[in-house]
Amino acid sequence: MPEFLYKSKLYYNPVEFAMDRIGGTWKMPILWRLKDRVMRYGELKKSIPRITDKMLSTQLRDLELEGFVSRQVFAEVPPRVEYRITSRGKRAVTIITEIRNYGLLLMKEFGVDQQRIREIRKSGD
Amino acid sequence: MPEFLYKSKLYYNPVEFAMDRIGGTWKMPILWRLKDRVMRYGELKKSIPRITDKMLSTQLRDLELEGFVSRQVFAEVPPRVEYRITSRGKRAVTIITEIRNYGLLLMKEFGVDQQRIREIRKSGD
DNA sequence: TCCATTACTCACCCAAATGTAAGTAGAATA
DNA sequence: TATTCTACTTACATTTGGGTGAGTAATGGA
Repeated sequence: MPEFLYKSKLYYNPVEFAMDRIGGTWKMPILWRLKDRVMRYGELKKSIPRITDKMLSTQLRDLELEGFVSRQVFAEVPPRVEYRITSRGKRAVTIITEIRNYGLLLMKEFGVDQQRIREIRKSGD
Repeated sequence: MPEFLYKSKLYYNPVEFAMDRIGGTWKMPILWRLKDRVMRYGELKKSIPRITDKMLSTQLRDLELEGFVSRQVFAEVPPRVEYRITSRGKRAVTIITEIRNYGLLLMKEFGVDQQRIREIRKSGD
C-alpha cells in the first residue's frame, strides 16, 4: 500500500485515512448518539459526558464539512441548531459498531469489569 | 455505556479501549505485516516506511506486553529477535481489515486516487 | 434595565505522542 | 586495531489533540 496525499497531508495507509475522518476522542461518540435521532447542540452536549463546547463545536464542524452529519439552523432567538446523520455517517456507524464490539471483546479478555467499575465511581474513587 | 478504569486510566467507551491497545500511528502497520509470517526486527523496520527505531521498539514492546505479538530472542551475536503474531493479534487483524476496507471505501468517496499519487511521489513531489 | 437563553468563538495552555540524533553490547571480520 | 553487524536505549525537541475560561449575539421576559 503506497502512501498518498489528501488535503496536503501524507497518509501511509487507508486505516490512517479513515481514523483521520472519524477518529479522535469525540467523533465516534457524537456519531453514535446521532445514529437514530436528530439532536440539538445542547442535547448532544448534555448526553456526552465531559465534552466541552470547544470540542463539540469543532468536531461537529469537521463532521459536517466531511459529510458525516448535516446541520440545520433555525432562525430563532435563542438559536436552535439541529444535527442529523447522513448516509455517509450511517456507514461510519457500521464500522464504529464493529470496533465497539471488538472493544467489548478485548475488555472481557483483559478482565475489565464494567459493573464493578461503575460502583467504584459511584463511591467517589 | 458507563465509564471505566483500566491501568489507572479512565475510558469513556469500548472503542476508546480498543484504540488504546491497537491505535496510534504504528501498531496496525506492525500487526498487518506480522499477520501471515514471522519477522525479525530489521525486516519490520525495512518494510514499514518512515518508522524510526524508537517507535518500532516501543510499539513492539507495548504489543508484546498486551499479548498481541510474541518475541523470540536468539542468543547470537549480532542479535536476532523474531516477532510473531498471537491469537489475540490475529483477532486484532480481523478488525484492522474491516477498518482498512472502510478506509478504502472512504478514499473512493473522497476521490483519493492512489495511482496518481504514487506517480506524483515518484516524480519527487 | 437586567438577566436568561443557546450555540457557539477565541486566546492561551498542557500533556502525550512522535520525531531526531546519538550511543551501546559483543563477537566476527578486515 | 578498527569496523561491521543487529536490536535496541536515551536525551532532547517538536507536534498535535485536547482542555480552560472567558466572551458574544439577539431577543423575550421579570
